[in-house]
Amino acid sequence: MPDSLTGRRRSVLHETRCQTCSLSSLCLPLALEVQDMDQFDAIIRRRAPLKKGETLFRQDNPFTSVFAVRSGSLKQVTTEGSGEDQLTNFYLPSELVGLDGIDEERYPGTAVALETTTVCEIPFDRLDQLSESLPELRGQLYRSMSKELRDDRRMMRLLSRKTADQRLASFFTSLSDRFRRRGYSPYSFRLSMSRADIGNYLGLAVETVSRILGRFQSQGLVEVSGREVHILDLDSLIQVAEEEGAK
Amino acid sequence: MPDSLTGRRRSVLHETRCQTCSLSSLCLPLALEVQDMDQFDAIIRRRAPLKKGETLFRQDNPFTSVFAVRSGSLKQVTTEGSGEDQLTNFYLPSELVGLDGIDEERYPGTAVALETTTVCEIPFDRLDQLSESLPELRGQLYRSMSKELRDDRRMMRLLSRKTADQRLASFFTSLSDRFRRRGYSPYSFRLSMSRADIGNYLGLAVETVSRILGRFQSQGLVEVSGREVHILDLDSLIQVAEEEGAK
DNA sequence: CCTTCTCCTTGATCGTGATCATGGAAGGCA
DNA sequence: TGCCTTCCATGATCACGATCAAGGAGAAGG
Repeated sequence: MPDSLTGRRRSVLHETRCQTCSLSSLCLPLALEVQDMDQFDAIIRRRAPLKKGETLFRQDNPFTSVFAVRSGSLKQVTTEGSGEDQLTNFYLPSELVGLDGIDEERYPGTAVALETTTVCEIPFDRLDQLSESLPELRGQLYRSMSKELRDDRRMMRLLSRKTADQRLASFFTSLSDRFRRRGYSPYSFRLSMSRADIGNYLGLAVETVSRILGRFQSQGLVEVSGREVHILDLDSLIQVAEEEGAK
Repeated sequence: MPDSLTGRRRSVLHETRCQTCSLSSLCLPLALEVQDMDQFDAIIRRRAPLKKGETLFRQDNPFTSVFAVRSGSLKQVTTEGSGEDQLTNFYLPSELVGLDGIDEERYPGTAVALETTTVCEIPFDRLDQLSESLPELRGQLYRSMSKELRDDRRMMRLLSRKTADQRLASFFTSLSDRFRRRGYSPYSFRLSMSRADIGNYLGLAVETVSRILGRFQSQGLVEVSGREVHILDLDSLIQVAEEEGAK
């Protein structure tokens, strides 16, 4: 195979071939045939890992690419007018960042790494072209966007109807679920975001986040130490997250 | 032309040809060449107009099509668990309904007509196929979804950071803007939704909606009589919608 | 090491908007 | 026409969570 050198060179920097990526079953190449994956692979750009606090792109930067998170995590923050920032989303491995920039050809928020984070950069014009000949890829892209729409609607429900307790419980059960899907423990994980980030995302004051975490702990639902989280009673947590207005 | 009969038959029911639709410059066929528009036209299905209160699709129905609103308006309502309904969106002419169902192949909410409403049904598998050969159409579809993502993020900001006054003001300025873009008066329009719908959408109690509308009226910002709205001072309304936490 | 931030926790008070309660207006239907 | 239902407005009270205030814990950097 004449591409062994290419393969080797890539590996030296860091592995970016989709075939060997443990996330390929969750990420865009999902459902691609091997030869299709090669094509897809070819348009992906490597990126130096981001350190904590570094930005992947800034609000209003021209939109060029979407990014798949390989490891680590990011938050997306939007500043509107002279108001405060609004944290609109957290992104975990295999998730796509930047899809909301297609329309206006600018990123509608700033993406900041919450820890050391690596991403695959996917130039959107190339992706669009490739999606012409690969129906599976196109479908996957539609699905990714559709899923994000659905998640947003769920978030709206959370913000407009749920109490602070329900919001926190939802946040933890959702995180737990996302970790499980990625093959990590759904019961023990480390938060990469601060209390302030969580509060901002959930529409709560930092103090409220702290207090409720304390309460959850004293109720035996979770064990929290700094950013280290152990979920002790996932079922009850789910129940809290979904409980009726009938409190 | 052998298709004159088809053309005529269509017109008898109601005009559904994109070429003559006044919304084509806002809708999916935007930026399509005439001959491409014909292809697009061919996959669209006619639909009998919906009467007020009738549903276009129900939550958890299998996803088959997206719908472009031609006239009238719809709301999308999601029922989760045994909790209350959440109104996730209003749809006006030229907007696409159902895009959030692609991912799970089920509609994530029920779409209900707020008044007599006509829609163009666009079977998604056909749309996807066609988007393969029509890059402009594909781009338009990506943009539509991306725009909806952006709008959702704006809504999250509204729900998590804005006061009741700001929410109502935002709601009216946004409606005003959407009417203007569609060639209607941005200052005088009729609300197709009830106060309860508005409250549900904005995360407010009906009473709060009523009270604030009354206040806006006494402040000379708007004149409201039932569902008839006249915006008297759009600038101030925009200012209220955007004003700082510095109240 | 100690200093200096940033991050987190806990307490006390206050305000916005939900909730409860009621009456009136308007629209659908016999 | 009048009945009945749904929708809307307005008043009184209350609770959830924001805000203000202060102190502790942990990390970064000299």
